[in-house]
Amino acid sequence: MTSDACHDMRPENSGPRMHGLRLLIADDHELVRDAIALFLRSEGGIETVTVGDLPSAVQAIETQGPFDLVLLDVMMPGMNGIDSLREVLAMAGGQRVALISGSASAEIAEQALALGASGYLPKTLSAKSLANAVRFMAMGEQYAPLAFLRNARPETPHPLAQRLSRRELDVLQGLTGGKANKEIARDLGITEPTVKLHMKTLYRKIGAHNRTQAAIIAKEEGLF
Amino acid sequence: MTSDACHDMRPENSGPRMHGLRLLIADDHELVRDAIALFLRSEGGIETVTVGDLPSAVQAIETQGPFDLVLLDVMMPGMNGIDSLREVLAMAGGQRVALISGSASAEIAEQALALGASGYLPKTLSAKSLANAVRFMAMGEQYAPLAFLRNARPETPHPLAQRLSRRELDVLQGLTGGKANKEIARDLGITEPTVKLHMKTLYRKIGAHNRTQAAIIAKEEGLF
DNA sequence: GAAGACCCTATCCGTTCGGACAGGTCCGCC
DNA sequence: GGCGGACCTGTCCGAACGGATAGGGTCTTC
Repeated sequence: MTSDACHDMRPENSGPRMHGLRLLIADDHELVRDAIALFLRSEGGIETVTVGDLPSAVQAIETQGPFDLVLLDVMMPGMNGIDSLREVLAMAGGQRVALISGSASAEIAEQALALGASGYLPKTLSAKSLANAVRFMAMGEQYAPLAFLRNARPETPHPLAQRLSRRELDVLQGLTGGKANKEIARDLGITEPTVKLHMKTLYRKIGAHNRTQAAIIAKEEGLF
Repeated sequence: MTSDACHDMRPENSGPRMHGLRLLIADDHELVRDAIALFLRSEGGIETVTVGDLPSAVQAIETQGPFDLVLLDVMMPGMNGIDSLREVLAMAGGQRVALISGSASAEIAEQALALGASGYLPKTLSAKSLANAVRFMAMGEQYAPLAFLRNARPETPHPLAQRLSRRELDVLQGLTGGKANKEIARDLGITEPTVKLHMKTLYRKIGAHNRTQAAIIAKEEGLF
């Protein structure tokens, strides 16, 4: 996680009238904190205040007045993911709050954005992109790495389909089509008792108690 | 796995300097074109070249050298949605291309971004947000209105749920939980025959022949 | 060759479903 | 008032389902 320092970024894009931007960074990794602060300070004229846990962040917001943007690490002392975010958002008044996270979870990102967070920044972001994002959010826009949000969608690693035999999958497919055992048997060229047998075993394998549950599970798993 | 967090993307074209940013706008609505150009020129020192159809855009790219960003309207003479975008992206070399659209379609936006477009701008965007987005994209980032992408997902205008009565929906919800009629009856505080009755009528309403089909349909419709 | 999978078939039994009766109460609306 | 709709309850019956049990077969693997 301790990425090499990157200082040799050219300050080529001094933001448009970005003088006097004040930023609060709350992260328990001092290295991360300093890297962001250093880069932003040298790169645009962005003032940063850094703290290491949530209570300090709260205190900083109260005493050091409103910030243009508050960056919160999802995982740090006192921080409890989405709940704490909600808290800070309520407390911060008009201030903009964004999350930083080492572990990139699309679910949390979406929840955060839905709650009104200004953005979600994975730490895999380059310093340059991060600086861009900070300015962007300070202007009132919402930011999140798009590729990240998009790619998290079609994630279907079929953890469950692997445990079913070929025939059981056939039967399950017929089931998700809403077919009766007799129909499935006819379609597969086997007899009804056999279908029932496969049903029973696949219920056990996927943890269903009846055919409807099995169908729902299969659907939710993205199968068929 | 994320060892280095800083990949300095030095653009092969003219770097993203804020002064002297050159932008190509291709849109058949002159009013829209001029509004964007005017606002960007007065607001940040952004030069704009405007054209009204795709062939002109292609010609402008070839003759007037590389732009920092190309904005293409999805619907304009010569433009064929995603296909034309692919074409322009291939032709434009390192240039950044983004789409503008009057009709906000999340699918097209996602396709465009996946293809490597720099962004997707609905015309419902405020001029201010648009200016921000243009600068942001010129810096090499990807932009799309997040609320737009997110909200397009859970878009369930309940075309089907409207036709079911309150109680039928209750029963259907129990059904999608994989429950038996008896359980549903207990949970709702009614008797089993009543549950069966609701089942029968809701089958008819949604076009299912048995409970499994009904559950599948409800799931696919995004209900519950 | 034995062990263990996956596949198929069959019978039996109790439960559940699906559908069809035939009632009843509310409520809003013409 | 009559009428329709949503809601509830009940009985009946044939069909389907869920599970247990007891066989048969073919493979691969040890």
